[in-house]
Amino acid sequence: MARTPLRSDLLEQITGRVLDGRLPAGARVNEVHLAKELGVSRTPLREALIGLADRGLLVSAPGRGFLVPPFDVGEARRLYPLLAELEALALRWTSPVELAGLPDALDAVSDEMAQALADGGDLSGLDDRWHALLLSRCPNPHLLRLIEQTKPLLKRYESAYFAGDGHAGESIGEHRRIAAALRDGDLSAASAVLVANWVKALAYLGKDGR
Amino acid sequence: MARTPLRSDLLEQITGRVLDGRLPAGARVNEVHLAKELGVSRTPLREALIGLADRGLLVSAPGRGFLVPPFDVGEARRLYPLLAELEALALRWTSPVELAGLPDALDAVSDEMAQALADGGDLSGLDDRWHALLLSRCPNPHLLRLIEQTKPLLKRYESAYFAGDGHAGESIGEHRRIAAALRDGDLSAASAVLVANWVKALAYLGKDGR
DNA sequence: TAGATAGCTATTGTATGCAATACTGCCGGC
DNA sequence: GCCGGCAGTATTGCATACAATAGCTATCTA
Repeated sequence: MARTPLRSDLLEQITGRVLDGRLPAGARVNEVHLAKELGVSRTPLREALIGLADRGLLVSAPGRGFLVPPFDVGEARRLYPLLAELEALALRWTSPVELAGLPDALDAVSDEMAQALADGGDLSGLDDRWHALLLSRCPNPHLLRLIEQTKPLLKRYESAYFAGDGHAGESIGEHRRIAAALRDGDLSAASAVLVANWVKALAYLGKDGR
Repeated sequence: MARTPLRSDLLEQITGRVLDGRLPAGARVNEVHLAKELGVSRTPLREALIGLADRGLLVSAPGRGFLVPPFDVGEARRLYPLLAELEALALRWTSPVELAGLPDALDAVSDEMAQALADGGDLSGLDDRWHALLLSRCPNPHLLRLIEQTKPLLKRYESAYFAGDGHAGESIGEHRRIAAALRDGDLSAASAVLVANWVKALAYLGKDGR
């Protein structure tokens, strides 16, 4: 049998489709069509859809299947602070000695981001890597799970509202400030900038306040 | 068709079995036997199992199905502060005017708990109601979802380690102190006691440190 | 002409069937 | 006597089949 269940792959693929809009907000998911397109049967597909509904990236309408939830700026406004608080908490719970090893690695990613910004490379993926690295030493797997569950919800708004590069320049600067604060052992400063980093993204989102 | 999907009912039923130990820690879940016992087919049962694995109440072992995770005091030690922080956050995000209406209702539940403590009634359910009421006015549904997902993980440890009444008396007192702090508009005091309430439960857990 | 309704199709929710892997018990070798 | 391999069974993971509702179209009525 497959060592990696089909539903896991499907879950990732469908997440991608929701994030990049191939499954647009408000759309119903047709299980038969999607299964045929993905070359699988409905069973593992439905398992993936249920998983996505559990995470909030889809909603289940009894008798009508699954649909992509409509955009709601209010929801975005609640998601950003939530993720900010969760990441700040993860940072608080990371031991100082573990944190000490991070700033150099973080800045290395920041360098890559700066380079990519100049070259027009993949910024979003590097931003993800930076945040993943920041949280990588947190000893509470359940908190990390909650963060991983929440991030895609937010990324959907980011993908929809700006192509992904909008505030990347400022973001790099903030990332460097966070690393610097960690170097100084100033955890509360790092958290503050981290929260500000997320909230600033929210401000961009609100500008064309759809 | 069923207006409420079978998987939802099953999810609740299986949650109950995990919490009360009818599905003991470390046990494998046999889909055929369980499906027969519950009088359903494997399909909706598996859907429920996948949902539980997403929440962490089961773990999926590829090729070997689902199993109830073993107890791990370290995990409990991480879950209690997590839930404490999440509930405190929900409290911080509840508007003062909404909070003002809560203390009386909270104390009413505390009264019921005191009565139940004397009569030997259902304490656990009332404790749940108290916490649900405390969070009921939080305007961030995603945070509430995370809390609801995390709670059963923790309840499994509570159910396993003491029959459910152990520290109920002290808990009622702390609940009243939280309500009193809310009445005074002292949110940080309320949060502090709330966190202490959860952490004290953890202390009880550690005593016979299995 | 607008609205309701009946019949038909599309789609979901559940059940069953099938193939491949994992477990169990036994036998043989060392 | 213990470990490794092997056959048979049990169990999972995926695919397909079936039943019932949701949605749509077209007709009929007021």
